[in-house]
Amino acid sequence: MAKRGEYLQAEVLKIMQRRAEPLSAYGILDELRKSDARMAPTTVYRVLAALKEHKRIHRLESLNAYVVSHCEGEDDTAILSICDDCGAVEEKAAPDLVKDLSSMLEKGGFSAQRHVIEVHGTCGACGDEEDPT
Amino acid sequence: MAKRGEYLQAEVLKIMQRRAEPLSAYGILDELRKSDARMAPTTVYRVLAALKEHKRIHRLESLNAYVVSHCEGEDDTAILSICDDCGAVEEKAAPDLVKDLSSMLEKGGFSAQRHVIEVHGTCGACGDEEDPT
DNA sequence: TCTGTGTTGTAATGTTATAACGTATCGGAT
DNA sequence: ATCCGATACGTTATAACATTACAACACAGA
Repeated sequence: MAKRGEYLQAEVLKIMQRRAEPLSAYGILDELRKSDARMAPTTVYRVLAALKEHKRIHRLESLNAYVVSHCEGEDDTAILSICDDCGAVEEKAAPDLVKDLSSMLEKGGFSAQRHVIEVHGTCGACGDEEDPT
Repeated sequence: MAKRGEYLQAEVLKIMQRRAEPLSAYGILDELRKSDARMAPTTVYRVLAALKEHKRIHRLESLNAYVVSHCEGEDDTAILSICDDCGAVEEKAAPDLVKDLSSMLEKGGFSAQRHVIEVHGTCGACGDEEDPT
């Protein structure tokens, strides 16, 4: 059944790309159930794990949700900015900043392996809609 | 009933301080149930929200868990290093790094409000126990 | 006292994630 | 061709995390 997996991975990516906003695992599940009512959470989580492994998606730890990855391969640590207003997520690479962070912790004897950097705020588009109420 | 809230906050802080490792909301709930079997999740979450409000604790977004806060007041954004081996969490302030991060995103029109910076890895103590297997 | 406001208690429910176990498929060794 | 082992997949159940909804109460000010 190796085919199913690849098919599902593609399917999930399509679902995620249709929306710019992050989608929860169960949101994806709901979409998948439209074509296969028996789809189970476990299956979705397996697909997400595989996609994450291949760096095709990011998990937003602070939202328990997922977004498709761009800029892949450039740098392993993505900085994710999350608009709390419209939900849009942008991805940036900043190797120097990550390096600074790692070396700062290194001084305390800590060996960094995985960085979670998520910034919540307001995106340009939402900030522009000044609401002078 | 205002007293109960303060009592519980102190109680929860004591529980969290007894262990250096992060504790989940339900872990705290289990502890509290030892003295009050009827304790409910809602109550725990209310206490955690209050403690967070007063910056007495941090939430670890990548673990869905909580740790007591040190270095309070110095800077509003804490950088949390998490040892995946022993669970120990350290807290650092790095205003410059956070400022760099914010201004980088600012260039893209993004206005940062809340930073989540969590680094997983191995702490000094665990790194020293070299395992030459 | 009455009443509005905020806090607490309680039950129920919603959401996110994993465990446990069985089955199907495929590639290679015999 | 058949057996075997590895891996992916399906299914059910359950664990873990978090919130909603509303009733009961306490207290300040009219």
